[in-house]
Amino acid sequence: MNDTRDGVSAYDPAAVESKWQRLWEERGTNRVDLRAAERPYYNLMMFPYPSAEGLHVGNVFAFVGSDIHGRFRRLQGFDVFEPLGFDAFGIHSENYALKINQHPARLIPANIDNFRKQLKRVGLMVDWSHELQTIDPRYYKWTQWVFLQLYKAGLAVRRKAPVNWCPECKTVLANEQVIDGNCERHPGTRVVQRYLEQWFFTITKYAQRLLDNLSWIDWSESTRLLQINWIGRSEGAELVFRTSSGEEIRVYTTRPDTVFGATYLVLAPEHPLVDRLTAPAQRSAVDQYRDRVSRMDLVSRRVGSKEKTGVFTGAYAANPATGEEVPIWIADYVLMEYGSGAIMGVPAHDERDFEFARKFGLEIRRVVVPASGGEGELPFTDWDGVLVNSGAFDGMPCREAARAITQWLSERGLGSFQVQYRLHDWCISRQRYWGPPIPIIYCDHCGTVPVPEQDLPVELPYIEDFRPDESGISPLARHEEWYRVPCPQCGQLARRETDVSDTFLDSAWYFLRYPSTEFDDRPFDPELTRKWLPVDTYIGGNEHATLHLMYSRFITMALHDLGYLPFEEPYKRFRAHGTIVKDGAKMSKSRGNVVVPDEYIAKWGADTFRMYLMFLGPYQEGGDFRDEGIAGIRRFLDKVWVLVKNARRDEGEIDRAAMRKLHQTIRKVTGDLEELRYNTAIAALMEYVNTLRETGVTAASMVEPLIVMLSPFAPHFAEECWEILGHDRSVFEASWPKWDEKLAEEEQIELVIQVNGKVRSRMQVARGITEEQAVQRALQDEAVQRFVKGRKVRKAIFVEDRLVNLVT
RNA sequence: GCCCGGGUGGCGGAACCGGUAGACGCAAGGGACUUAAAAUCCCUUGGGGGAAACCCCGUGCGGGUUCGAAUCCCGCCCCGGGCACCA
Repeated sequence: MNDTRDGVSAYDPAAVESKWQRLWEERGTNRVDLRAAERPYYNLMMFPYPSAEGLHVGNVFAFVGSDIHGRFRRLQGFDVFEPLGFDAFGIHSENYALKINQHPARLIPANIDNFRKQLKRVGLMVDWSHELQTIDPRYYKWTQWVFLQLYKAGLAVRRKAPVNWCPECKTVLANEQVIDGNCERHPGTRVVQRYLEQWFFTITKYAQRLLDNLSWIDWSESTRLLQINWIGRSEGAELVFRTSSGEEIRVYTTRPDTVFGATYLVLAPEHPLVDRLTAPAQRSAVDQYRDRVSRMDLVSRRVGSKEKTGVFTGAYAANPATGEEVPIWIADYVLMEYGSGAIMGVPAHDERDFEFARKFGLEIRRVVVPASGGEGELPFTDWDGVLVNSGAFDGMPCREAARAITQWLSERGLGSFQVQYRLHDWCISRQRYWGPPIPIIYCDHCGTVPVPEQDLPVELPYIEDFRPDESGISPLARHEEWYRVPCPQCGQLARRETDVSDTFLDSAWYFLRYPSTEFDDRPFDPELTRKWLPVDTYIGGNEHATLHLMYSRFITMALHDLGYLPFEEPYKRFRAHGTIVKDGAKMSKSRGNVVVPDEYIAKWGADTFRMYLMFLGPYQEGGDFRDEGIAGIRRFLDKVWVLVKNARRDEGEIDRAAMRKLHQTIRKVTGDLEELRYNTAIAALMEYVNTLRETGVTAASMVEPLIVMLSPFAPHFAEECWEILGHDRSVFEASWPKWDEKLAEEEQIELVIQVNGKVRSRMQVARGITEEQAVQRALQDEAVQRFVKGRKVRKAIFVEDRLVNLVT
């Protein structure tokens, strides 16, 4: 039963895998000497958040794809550093701990241990001696250090900002925790908007650089586009509308060409000028409206396509182009965070303004007609138009007019060219417990004082009751002996900042730490950093395209500018992997279609599981997980096993076709691995195995390259095969096979013969046949003659070694 | 609404720059081995017509460019993802 038909002992994944995992550990196969390495290659995968549910197939898919890349590079002769760690702070961990009534300080380490155990079973080439955990004070000491560097550089600022507040949880929620205006944990509870003092990193100062560098970094196109859209650069003008009382209202517009059609202004309800502008008669209506808006949560306020609301302030300002007085309104469709928090209403040429003007009976004045002639229905928002009712600018195309009008107004001090970004500053404050405390002390005498670097880390105290309470202040504030602290400057009693920082800060610099995990006196060793960074290849999901990847680019740029890093982009090459679905649907607990990796690894072995995941679709697109398919991979490995067991050293003459296939396979697999096309690489290996079986080739020299090429996918299996083939060192110390272009060449090729573009025949010809010969032979072909019949061949198209097309 | 990605056999998916559509695998059917089954091995497998040689049709839909289109262009439909009152 344990024997195959060929009489060799069967492949037993469990035995092979535990054996090699043990040996790798004993021999330190996956460890790299970071100082001595000659060809450093930093292969990074996005570190996991260790949830209580354990490792997910999505994680395994991502890690295996990255691991294959690392192993491939190693076989190509690089010293590959492949570290892994755990991203274990944050609101998800904390909420889960609350839910099951456990303390995160006990729960999370247990989850990490479980995760590590699961990860080790997958057989990754991870150097575990450099593991890091974001919850480790040895790590977050340096997260706090990063904060202090940004603070000193003026990139960390404190200001009031609106946040989502759940009255039931008595705490702040992230935008994604607000579902239809309600708290995700309390479906019946409306979330409200509150203003709180928050710490921000001013990432917007780097917006243009973050955008510019995207033009040259080697990243997945999909990820680059997500970042470009997220940064959201737009070009336009800031125009000034003056009130008779002399107030200046600045509005940002991308369409300065339509300023002659601006018949009203709208300010955000929170706009600082509203108080001063509002006329006595409108005071109560304005106050009421502002009050109503402030009670809404941030998310539902931003949900579009709802009915427009707003009130008139009773004030007027002069349109800078026409000089006419236009009414000033406030409305919640104008956002304080974008532009100047005020807009000019051009109802004839803007969808939203049109809707607003119609509802409130404001004047709609056309100033653009379509360039193609005719009137065009209002609102007409195309750029492809010509100005009318615009004084001296009548007849000018929109693009040109936008420049000319801005220029004209700027000469009169009423406007300027302006660039805007959608990107907003990064709020890093969390009124929560489970995170690194922000290292700031508030002193009544000295003001805001950064914690001196030698006092780091500011340890997160163990608090049994970390629940938010009635006070609505971070739980850390209740811990008196921690909260009350002498001021580092004057020594008098002061207070600690009680907010902790966002988890995205933990992960914004972790790749800098891996090579330097052994040091407690520096965040990252300069010499090791110069040698190993930036990261050579980073692989992860596009769900982190805008936040994590943007933040880590920003932190890297900031640290570069402060002189800590010799580079400003953290990841030389980034590739986004796809997602695994099951039965065409995303895996989720509610659908009950979650695939738990452990069961499959137990049943089929890690190698078969790894390979199956890589085979089910293109790595960068993802694929559909089906139970039936996995057997095919196991059958394939069994076939390879038999080839290895039957391999012979006394080789003799080797079949020409098999040799050709070998070289074609090496060429194909090498190219596919460079581009992470794992599914087609596996298919090529299968074809090669089929060829060896069909030709009956048993030469060890024909099997060995197969094992090397297979080893990134099925590392334990390959090690075992390599040993059976008589090697006493790891297959990962072998080198990647090379192909000989001449041996890969087919000498006989099949030439397709078409008549009028339809395939009518094929013929075996020598490679490199000339056009003349090919046409000559094609004309003699019986099938061709039938289709050409009496007609004259007007023209022949010849594609070398591919086809001849006869046109009649 | 805007910006991406995708739509190919019964299924997952191949097909480089416009040049043999369906590689590889799964499933299914038939056969060999077996007392029998499993495993393994061999064969068949896009649809239609035909005894066969062969022929016709076929890559979401409708047009177009081209000797030739899954691939390029125009207009739609559907699925997945991102952004979304961003002025």
